[in-house]
Amino acid sequence: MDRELLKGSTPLLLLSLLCEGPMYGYQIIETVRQRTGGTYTLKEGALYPALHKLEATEFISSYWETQENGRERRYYAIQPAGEAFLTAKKKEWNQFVDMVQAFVGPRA
Amino acid sequence: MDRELLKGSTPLLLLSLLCEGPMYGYQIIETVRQRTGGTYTLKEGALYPALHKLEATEFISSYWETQENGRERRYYAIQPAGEAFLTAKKKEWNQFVDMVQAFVGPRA
DNA sequence: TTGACGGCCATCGTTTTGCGAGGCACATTG
DNA sequence: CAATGTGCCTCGCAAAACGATGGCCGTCAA
Repeated sequence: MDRELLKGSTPLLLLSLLCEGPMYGYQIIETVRQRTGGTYTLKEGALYPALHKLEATEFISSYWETQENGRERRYYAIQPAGEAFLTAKKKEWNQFVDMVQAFVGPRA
Repeated sequence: MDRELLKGSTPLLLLSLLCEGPMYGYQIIETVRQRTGGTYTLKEGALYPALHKLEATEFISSYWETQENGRERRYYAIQPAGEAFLTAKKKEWNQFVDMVQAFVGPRA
């Protein structure tokens, strides 16, 4: 998968995922990897900066949770503002796909 | 339209357009602007570097043509290698859309 | 005739984003 | 005990698009 295409779609993916419930970083990576059958492996160098940025703009929030074994995990949860933003992003995404489709032609 | 989404899709657009026949820079910009109803204005700073890069890899070729009024235009035309590349890119594009769709959910 | 406008080419520096590599810490398993 | 897996993160780099800018030349109205 060409990485260039991915640019800009990460926040969309993240917000969509978090819409299903809070998740922690490692879990996000694994979930994406599994759901795409391994074709897309979200990298940590892309994930954490994106997550932190989303948090800085208050689209998501985070909190630490201690597991039974004593280890900590940082969970990220979507905020109301994030849901609103997601809605707008989805619309943008659809427009974008339509636009490209208009030039490339319908799916083969 | 969020510019970040566009990243990586420019070569795909360009190649698709040139598949319809040779075009010159200004014409490409105008065509894109008109076909998208103005929502997407391809910028020169994005177009020319992309065009030159496509030419450097021999996916397209270029030639100058003199108009009746004496002015010159630089036309770009797709090459066989470019068509092959376009086919591959299209497939990648479809995979990409499917993937995002899988997370974002089907179109509203 | 001069000046604004539009056609037409292009580059430059900045910003944004993802990537690869690396680092640190602790738990479980062999 | 060592290796592997879980789990967090940062840093420097490369690629791409952006906005600004520049230049050249016709044309058409003032």
